[in-house]
Amino acid sequence: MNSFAPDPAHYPRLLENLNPEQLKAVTLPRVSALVLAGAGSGKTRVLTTRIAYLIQTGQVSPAALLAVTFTNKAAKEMLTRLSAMMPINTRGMWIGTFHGLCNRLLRAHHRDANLPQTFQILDSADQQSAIKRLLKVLNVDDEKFKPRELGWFINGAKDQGLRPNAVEATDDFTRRQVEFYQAYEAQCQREGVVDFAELLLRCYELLAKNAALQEHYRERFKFILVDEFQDTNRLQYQWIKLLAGRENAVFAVGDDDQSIYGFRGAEAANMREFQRDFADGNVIKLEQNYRSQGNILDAANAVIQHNKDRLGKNLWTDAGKGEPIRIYAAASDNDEAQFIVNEIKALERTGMSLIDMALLYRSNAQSRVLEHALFRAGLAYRVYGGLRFFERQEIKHALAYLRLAGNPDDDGAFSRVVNFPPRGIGARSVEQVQDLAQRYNSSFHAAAASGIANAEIVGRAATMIGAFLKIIDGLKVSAGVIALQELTEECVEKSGLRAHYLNEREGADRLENLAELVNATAQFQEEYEGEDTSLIGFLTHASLEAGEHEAGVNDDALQLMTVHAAKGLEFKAVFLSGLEEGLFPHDNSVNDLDGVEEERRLMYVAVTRARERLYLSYAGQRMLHGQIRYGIVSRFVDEIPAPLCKWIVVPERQQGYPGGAQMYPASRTGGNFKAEQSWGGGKSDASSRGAWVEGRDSTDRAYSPSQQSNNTDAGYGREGAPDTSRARFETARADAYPFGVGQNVQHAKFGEGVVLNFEGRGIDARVQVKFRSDGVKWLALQYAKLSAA
DNA sequence: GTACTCGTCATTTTT
DNA sequence: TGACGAGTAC
Repeated sequence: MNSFAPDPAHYPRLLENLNPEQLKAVTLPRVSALVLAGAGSGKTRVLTTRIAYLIQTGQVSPAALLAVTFTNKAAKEMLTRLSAMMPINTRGMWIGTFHGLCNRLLRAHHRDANLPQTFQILDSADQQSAIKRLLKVLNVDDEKFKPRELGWFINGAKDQGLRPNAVEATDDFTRRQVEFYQAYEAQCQREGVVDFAELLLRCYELLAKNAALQEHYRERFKFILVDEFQDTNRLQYQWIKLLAGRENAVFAVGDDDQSIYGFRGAEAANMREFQRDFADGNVIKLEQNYRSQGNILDAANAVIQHNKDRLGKNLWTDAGKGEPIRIYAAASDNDEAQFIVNEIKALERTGMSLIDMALLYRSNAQSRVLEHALFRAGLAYRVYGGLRFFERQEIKHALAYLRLAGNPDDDGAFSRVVNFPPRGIGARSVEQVQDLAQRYNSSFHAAAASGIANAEIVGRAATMIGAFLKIIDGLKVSAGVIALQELTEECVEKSGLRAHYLNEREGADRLENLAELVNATAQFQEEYEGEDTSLIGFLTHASLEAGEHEAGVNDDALQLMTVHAAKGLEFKAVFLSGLEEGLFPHDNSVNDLDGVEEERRLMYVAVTRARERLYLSYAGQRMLHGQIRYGIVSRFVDEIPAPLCKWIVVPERQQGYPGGAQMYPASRTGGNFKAEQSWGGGKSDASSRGAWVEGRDSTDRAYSPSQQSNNTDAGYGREGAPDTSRARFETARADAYPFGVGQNVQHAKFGEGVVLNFEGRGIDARVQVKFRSDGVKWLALQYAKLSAA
C-alpha cells in the first residue's frame, strides 16, 4: 500500500466541524471548482483540509499536487497546518508562491529556459538600479524616461505575458519604451539575472514551448490548488491553465470582493474566466463568517453592495449582533489620534491586550500623526511594512559581495560595491570600466581586468580597481572551498564592510544586522539541510523571501498598518482612521468607476478585519503635504446603515486641541446641545465644541468601551446618531464658506459645476469645483466669480 | 568623499 | 511636512 493510503482512523476527523459548504468543497472529487470564500469563512482551512483529505483518501500522492499562493507567509501557513493535520513530510511538496515554484522549475530546466544554472534574481530595487545603469549606457534622457516608469512599463508588459515584439506601440513614446524593454532584456540575459516578472514569464514560456516538459508536468500535477485567486494577473492565470491542461483539476479559492491589487495587475476578472474555462458549474460559496459579529458583518455587506461588478455573495454569522460600530468625527488629525489613543487605553482597561488591536489607515503617510500620539501616550505599537531585513543597505552590500563571489560578472553587484566601502574608485574610474565593458562587450569585472592588463586603465585608478578585483577573486576562490557561513563572514571582513561600519557613527545597528546575516546563513544551512544549501540557494532565498525576519511579533503592542497590509489578518478591535473623501477613497481613484470599486473593496477588507469592535474615524482638517486640507466624511461611512452605528461625541478636551471648537462655530446649529459633564476639569464649554452635532439626536448615554463602568476617564460622555454625517460637515462648513460641498454652482467662464472640496481660510480660501465641461479645478474664492446655481 | 542645499514629490505592494 | 535624489562646494 502507498504511504499516502487512506487512514480511516485518521481522516474522518479532518472533516469534523466543517459546515456543509466547506465539507462539499473539501471532499469534491477530481474536478475543477471555484470556491468563493468570503472574509473569515475558513478559506485557508478549506484549502489545507482538502489537501490533507485528498492525500489521506489516497486520491493523490503528495508529489502529484501543486498548491500556489502569493506570499511566503501564506505558503508557510499552509505547510504548517498541513503538518499539524497529518504526519507527512511536506518537504519536497510543490507548495509555494508563484515565484518560488517558477524558480524551482527554472532551476531544474535552466538549459531549456536558456538560463545559467546560477541565475540570480533581481528584487525591485535591483531592477531599478539595473534600469538606471542601462539608461546611462544607452545615454537616454532619464528626465523623459523615468526609471520608475520604465520599470512599470516592463513589468506591466511581462505581467501580460508580452515580450517587446508583442507590445503594441502606436505612439513614439511607447515605441521608445519598447526599445528600452528590449535592451533591458538583453542586459539581463547577458548578466544572467532575472527579475520577478521574468521568473513567471520565463517559466510560462518554458512550459509553453517545450512540449515534452509540458506533458511531463501535466502528467504529474493532477491537482492544482490556487489561493487568493482574485489576485492573479493575466500571466499567472495563463500559467495555471497551461499546467492544468484539460485533464487536471484546478481548485481555485478566492474572493472577488477582496480584490485590492488591481493596481499591480491583478485581474479579478480571472474568476469569471475561470468559471468559463474550468468550473463546469462547480462554484461553491462560503458565506458563513466565523470572525466578525453581526453589526460589523452587516456593515461590510452594506458597503460592498454598492459595487456593481460582483459575483455575488453575502456573509452571515450566527454570532449575534455584538457592539455597534463606533464612529467619531474628529475636528482634526490630532484630535482623531487623541481619540484613538484614549479609546485604546479604555479598551486596555477592559482587559483587552494591545496585540489584539489594530490601527489601520489607507496610506502610510497617515501613520505619523498616529504614532506621535501613541508615543506621547506611552502606548507600545508596531508599524508593519517598513524596511525588510534583506532590503537593508548593509545587507544588500554584503549580498552583493556574495553574489560576486558566486559570479564576478554580475554587473549589478559590481556597480553596487565597487566603491563601497569607499576605496578611492570614483565615478570617473567606474565610467571608464563601463566604457571598456561596452567596447569589449564583456562584464565590468572582465573589462576591468583586461583594462588593467592592457594598460587602458593606469595610475591610481588601476591600483585601486586592481585591489578591488583582488578582493572579488579571493572571495570567489573561497566560495568553492568553505561553507556558506564562513564565506559570508569572509565577505563582511575582506570587503571592508565591517571596518567601515565600525568607524561609522551610526554603524552599530548595521554591524548587528551583518552579524544577523551570518546567523541567517547558518539557519539557512540548517533549515534546508540536504537541499540546495549552496551560495546560489541562499541568494535566491534572500531575493524571494526578503523579510521573513519578523522581530518582536510576540510583543504586546498595538499593530499599525495600511489596510492593504491587514488583508488576511484579524483583530478583536480595529480602528480605521482617515475616512475622508480624497484619502479613502483616495483622490487618485475617484475619477473612474473601477478605481472607486477597488477602494470600496478595500473598505470591505478593512471592516471585515474586526471581530468584536470596529471604530471608524475621520478628521475635519488634516495636515497633508505640509498644507491643511479640509475633509469631508468618506462616502463609505455613509454607506453603512445608521442603525448599526453609534456616533461618538467628545466634549472639549482637557488640553484642548487647536482647531476644534473654533472650526465649527456653534451659531449655525442652534446650540441646544449641552454637555452635562466636564471630563477632566478643563474649561467645559461643550456647547461650542459639540455644537456641530445636532443635539436632538444625542442619546446622552454614558459610554465606556466595556459598557460596564460608566464614564471612564477615557473621556467620552455622549453618543449621538445624527441623520447623515455628510450633512453635518456641510452645516459646519457653511460658516466658513459661502458654498456647501455637493452644491451646484455657476462660474462665469466654466459654467455649471459642483463643489467638491475646500482648502485654506480667509483670503486663502479655495474651493474645488468639478465643472461639467472643464473638469476639476481649484478656484480662489476671493477672485472666482462663483454663484449658487 | 562628505556635507550641504535645492528641487521635487507625495496611494496601495508581494515576489 | 519631510524624504530623497541630484548637484555643488570644500
